[in-house]
This record gives sequence, structure tokens and C-alpha cells, in this order.
Amino acid sequence: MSRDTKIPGATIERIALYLRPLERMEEKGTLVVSSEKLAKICKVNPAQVRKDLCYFGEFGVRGVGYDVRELLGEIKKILLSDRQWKLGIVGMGNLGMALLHHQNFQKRNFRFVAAFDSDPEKIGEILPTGLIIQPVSRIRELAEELGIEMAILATPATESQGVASLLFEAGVRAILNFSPIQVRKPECCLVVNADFTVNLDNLAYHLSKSE
Amino acid sequence: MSRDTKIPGATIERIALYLRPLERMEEKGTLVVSSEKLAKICKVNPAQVRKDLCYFGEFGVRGVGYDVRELLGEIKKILLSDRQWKLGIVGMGNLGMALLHHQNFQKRNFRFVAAFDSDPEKIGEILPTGLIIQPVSRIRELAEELGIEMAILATPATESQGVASLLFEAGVRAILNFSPIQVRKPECCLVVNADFTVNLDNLAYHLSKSE
DNA sequence: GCCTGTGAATCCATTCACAGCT
DNA sequence: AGCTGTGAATGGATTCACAGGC
Repeated sequence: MSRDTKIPGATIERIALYLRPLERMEEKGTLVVSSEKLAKICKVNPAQVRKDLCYFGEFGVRGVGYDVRELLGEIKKILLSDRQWKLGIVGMGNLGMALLHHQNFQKRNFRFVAAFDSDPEKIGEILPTGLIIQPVSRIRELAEELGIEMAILATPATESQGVASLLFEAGVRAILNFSPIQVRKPECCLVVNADFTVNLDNLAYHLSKSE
Repeated sequence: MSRDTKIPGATIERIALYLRPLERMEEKGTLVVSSEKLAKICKVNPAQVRKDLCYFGEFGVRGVGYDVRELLGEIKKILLSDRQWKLGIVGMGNLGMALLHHQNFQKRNFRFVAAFDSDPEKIGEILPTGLIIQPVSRIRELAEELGIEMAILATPATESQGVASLLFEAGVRAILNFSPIQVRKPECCLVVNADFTVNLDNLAYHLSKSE
């Protein structure tokens, strides 16, 4: 497939999904996987798997399948998950703390290099990882100094927009937003929302639809 | 619009999004809102707001807009968020603990009625909310007794499928899954995945695409 | 004049179906 | 024979554009 084709957003979301089972397969020593097998694990259509992959190249062998190790490498290259990303986190309440210490970020090559909060009680606290909680007022300075590339926003709704603006001004260009508001952002920057209460609202609706 | 029209899944996701700013408007005493205003806050297209709403009825007044209080009521009815939902949570690590104590669930009428873990060290621990951590082996019994309607899965990947199956057998029909695997489920049940590391993978990809 | 409700048009995503390679 | 790669067909979701009521 031609390189210049526009790649659907939905495709790259699924690509990230394919990555995880492939890692487990590599660990277990599985050498080859078919689109059908991978599709079943990820709960998608086999044709979808093939189409998604072929936006990026021809990774498979007809009549055989995909080489697990090779496909894993290609996907990591596509998602830039073969290199480390530096994260900042703002809002060290229950959720912020849990995210900071969550193993899956480390596993996925995301590394926290700074933690911020606006509560004077918390500032200066030394966390188990060795990080020290910094005041929100130092975001500008530290984001540049430490080279923060993405940030996680775990602040209360009232603070989210203010903090997001600070982050964007400091050159952070991507935010994963756990707060329940949609933040304004410059054209060049990215925000993904992860307010899980909306997921529950969704479940509630669909649950009651099916009696 | 006719009542029997199939309602897009994307629509109901956005409906949950509209709910939040409407609540803030009601608190502030705002009486009326236009599709344009609401759209701007939620970062969507105004026509989208109108179309979404008109799947459920005619809530607005031409030339005027939507009555905030009335619209809020209608949306709460649609999403069944005018009643309380009983939640269970499994996996009381950092993340599970943080979710259990997260204020936004309470605000949204989701109430935790049980917490489970498989670690003998944790079982019996009394949490700040008064809940006692129960062994996973009691899921069956307690889910029925307490009337758990949805569950949050914050277990390590290796345990997720097992626990999910237990929950489904116990009559829980909806799961919000924070672990990085796609669980098998009966036809009648629902799973929404909320593995936020895939969101970061997404951000990483799009970030590097835009230089 | 203003803003909703909604068919029609457009855009995007998924699935089918089969040609092509091993 | 088996499984990938991909155009074509289908199915959904978004946006346009305007008629209709305040």
C-alpha cells in the first residue's frame, strides 16, 4: 500500500492494542501469528487486522502469517514505543499518586520525570520513586529543563484549564486529561480525555437498554 | 424524530459529555443554553449537539435554545443517572484504591458496595469508606447479596479474565476494565476498556507525526 | 432575527471477497 | 491449501443547509 495514504485514527488506536498480545507471544516464544488469531485475541475482525497493518507496509507472508518478533518491532517503530517518553504529572491526589506508581507506564516506556501539585501541604514531599512534589508555579521552568514531552492531568475540574495552559506554554504538546472537562488547546497540541465516569454512564445506558 | 430510530453509540457517549457542563450551568444559575454554546464547551459541532439531542425528543425552543434545568433532567433520565448504581471493584492495588476513593464516582451517583482482592495480606483490611476488602472467592456470593450491577476491574493482566468470568457468573453484567487485556464475555454482558497506556501510545504517535 | 429539528450530502470506517504469493 | 494484501461494497457518523417556529 502506498505510503501517502491517510491513516485512519481508529487504525492507530488498534495498532496500540495489537502491541500488547504480541509482547506476550514473544515472551512465550510464539514465532508466527495469523491475522485471525490476533484478531480473536483483540476482539476485532481479521480483515481489520490485515488492513490496519498494511497501511504501514507488508509485514506478513502469504500462506503463513506474521512473524511475531518482526511485527512487534514494526509496531513499536510505528508507535515510537521503542524509545522512552518523558512524562510530567499534575495533581497528586489519590488518582495522581496511583498513576505515578502504576507499573504499566514503566512497562510501556513512559517515565515520570516530574510531579506537581498546588497544595502547599504536599509540595516538597518525597515520593517512593524519589521524585519530589513541585509547586505548579514551577511547571514552566521544569518542563523545559527536564524535557517533559507529555503530561498527565489529574487535577480537580476547576484547576484543569489553568494547568493545561501552563503546560502548553511550557512547550508540552500532549496531555492525557483525567478531569471531567474539555480543555482548550493550541492547534499544535493534543489532548486525549480519560474521564472514566463517562464510561460508566455509557455502561449504565446500554445496560438498561438490554433490560 | 421517531422513537424507533437506531441511536448511534457515538451519540450516547457525547450525551454523557453534555451532562457535565450542564450541571455546572445549573449551579451557576444559567437558564438557557444554545447548541452553539454547549458545542463550544464540549468541543463538538453545534449541528452534532442538536442531532444528538433530537434522537431522544424535542427539548429545545426554536429561536431561543434549551432550558438548562429541563435538558439536564432529560439527559439524566436518558442515562439513568438519576438513580444510584451499585459498583464492585476488584484489585485493590494503587489504582484500585485510588478509584475507590475518587470523588467523581460519588458525584455521579455510582456507589461502591464491595471491594475485592486475592492477596491474603489485604483481605480484611478496613478502608476509609468503611468497606472491608473481601477475598475474590466471595465474589459470587456477595455480588448477588449486595446487588452489584457493574464492576471495576483493576487487577493485573494475568488475573483479569478469571475475575471477569467470576463476575459474569455472579450476574454482574457490565465491567469497566482497566487492565491491558481484552476479556471474553457472554453476549448479554458489556465491557468497556479503559487502559490509559493505549491513550499515551496514541499521543506518542500523533505527536511525532506533527514533528 | 434567531436558533432548533432534520433530510440530504459528505466523510470516515468496517467488512467482504478474491487475486496473488508461498 | 493457506493466509496475506487490497479494491470494492457496505455501513455509520458527521456536517451541511435550510425549512419551521418563536
